[in-house]
Amino acid sequence: MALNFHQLHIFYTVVDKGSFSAAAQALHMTQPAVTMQVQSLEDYFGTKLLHRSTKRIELTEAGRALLPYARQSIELIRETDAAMSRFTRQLKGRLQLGASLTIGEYILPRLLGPFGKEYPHIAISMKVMNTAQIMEEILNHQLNFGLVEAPVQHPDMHMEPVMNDELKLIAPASHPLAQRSEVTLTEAIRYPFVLREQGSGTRLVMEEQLKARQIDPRSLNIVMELGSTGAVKSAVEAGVGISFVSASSVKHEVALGLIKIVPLADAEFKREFYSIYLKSALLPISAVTFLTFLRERDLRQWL
Amino acid sequence: MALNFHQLHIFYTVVDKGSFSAAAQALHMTQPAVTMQVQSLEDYFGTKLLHRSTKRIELTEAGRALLPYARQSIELIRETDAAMSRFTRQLKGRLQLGASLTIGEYILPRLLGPFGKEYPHIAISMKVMNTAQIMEEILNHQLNFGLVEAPVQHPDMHMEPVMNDELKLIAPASHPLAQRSEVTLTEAIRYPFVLREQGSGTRLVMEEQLKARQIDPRSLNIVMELGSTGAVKSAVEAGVGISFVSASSVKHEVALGLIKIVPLADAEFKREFYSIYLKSALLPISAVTFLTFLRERDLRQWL
DNA sequence: CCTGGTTACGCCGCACGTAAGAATC
DNA sequence: GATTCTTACGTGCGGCGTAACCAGG
Repeated sequence: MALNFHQLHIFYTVVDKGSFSAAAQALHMTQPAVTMQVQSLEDYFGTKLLHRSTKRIELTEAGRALLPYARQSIELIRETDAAMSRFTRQLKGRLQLGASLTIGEYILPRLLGPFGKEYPHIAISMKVMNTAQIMEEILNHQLNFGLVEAPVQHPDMHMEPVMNDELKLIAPASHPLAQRSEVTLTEAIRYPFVLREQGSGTRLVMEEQLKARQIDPRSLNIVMELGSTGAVKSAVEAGVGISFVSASSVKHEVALGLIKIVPLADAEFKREFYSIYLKSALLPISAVTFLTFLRERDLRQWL
Repeated sequence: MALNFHQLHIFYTVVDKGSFSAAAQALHMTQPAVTMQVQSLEDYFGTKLLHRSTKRIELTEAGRALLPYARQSIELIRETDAAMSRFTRQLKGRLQLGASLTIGEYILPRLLGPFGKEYPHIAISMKVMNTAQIMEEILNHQLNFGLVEAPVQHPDMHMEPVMNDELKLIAPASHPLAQRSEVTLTEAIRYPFVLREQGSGTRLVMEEQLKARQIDPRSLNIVMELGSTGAVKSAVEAGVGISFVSASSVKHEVALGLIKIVPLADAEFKREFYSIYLKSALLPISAVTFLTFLRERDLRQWL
């Protein structure tokens, strides 16, 4: 009867994918259903939108005219969902997500707690798999989206960096290293350290880097292990030891001169992950909500 | 399941009208159905959109956030329909329109022919009524829209001038009147006239004006009656007589100096009509098509 | 014949109307 | 108690999947 977004979305996907059957696959519905919705649009407008021939489809003049409106309507829905995702506290839903090993083990568990507090009615089920498997299951619509540690490329996949920062070596202003313009890793590890606890993402990144440089993490002189970044900063400030934290988390203290960032000559402690999901499908609002959560919170506070 | 335009439209109408029941009336559906769709939206977003109290409704923060998106989506649909209306040749549908007496008798019959040629599958049924009755039936959703001769005001009604021009007295360059800076009506009607045939809108407007000034139309010295404006212009150009036509239709001949427009001191031959339709309801695409037809063609060629 | 779009048919769910209920002033 | 929104229930239409059919290379 009346124009609806669903049909415009299907029409757009058909044009985008270049065939009815490819669109059906992308939208995970059957190909006859796609035919039906496009026909229904054509009836609505009283004009053909696509020329079909067995080997390819072609837009009619009317189809060309409609295409930008279809695109706009999809865009509008996405924007609406995104804008509304900050109000979805009572949202019910089930979210299927895939995570690569490290993220699934060290990162996600710490994010799911706070997320669950805010959105108690969204059930999340997480599957830990390798990146290739995650992509496969997203393409099959078995997962809503995935979180992976390395950028991936796929024509049907949207990728967005969720966190992308670097741990910096910090020392109290009074520390011998604080005046140095550059320090090597081997030199730094001779000093006493204050670190986040075992099992934290921050600690993990650090230990991986040390291992990559043939340094046994257990050889570190760890004088204190603390459960939050804030506690670590306070301990460093008080002169207990040096540490590794996100640069952004000590901006304030650095500005006040309480803590110095000591440039490392020979090592980078990078920590990054990316969300990936299908371009063609509209994400369920619960997924949009989770993405907004990832985007807008300072995730580092929990890692 | 997924966000759809229909629900946004209903939500917007509820806010616009200030109550569920008023919205139901405007959308001509039952009030429980409105409740259901708004609730469905609230479920979708996992948040209340409206605070209900028996005497008035109030937007929540989330509702306020959603409102502009709802408005945009309605706008987008309207634009899409309007843009597509030039491709709707095969459109099937039935169009119910109301026309005031003069329009129904003299104007519309001449428009419906050409329209029917272009859109053979749109069935039009026209009801001739007075303006008040037309407005009433539009509000009741018994008519899709109306065409009336005078501007009307109603908070729920959209009004758009469809034609709004003035007939001018024209004379060949060689005519005695052609040099005059101003002429009175009584003076003008002494000269021989070339006119459109009886029953044409142009002729009607002229005769009405004459009657309003106590001049019997039959007292005119009509030397020729022709079936099209083009023929009238040619005859005037050839010196057969003087006439009344739309200023815009003789622009070309005036610029070339073949025909002169002679200002009338004491009369105006205005011809105007307006389309009116509900603001709240989305017009069926067949109605949009008809409106586009009215807007884009030079209607004067048939009147 | 094989790939890809259309037609046919049956089922399920959603949207709606009717009617009754609840809440607020 | 009147007005307005909500809940309950039954119905009908629309969207989709399955399966059979058709058209072009």
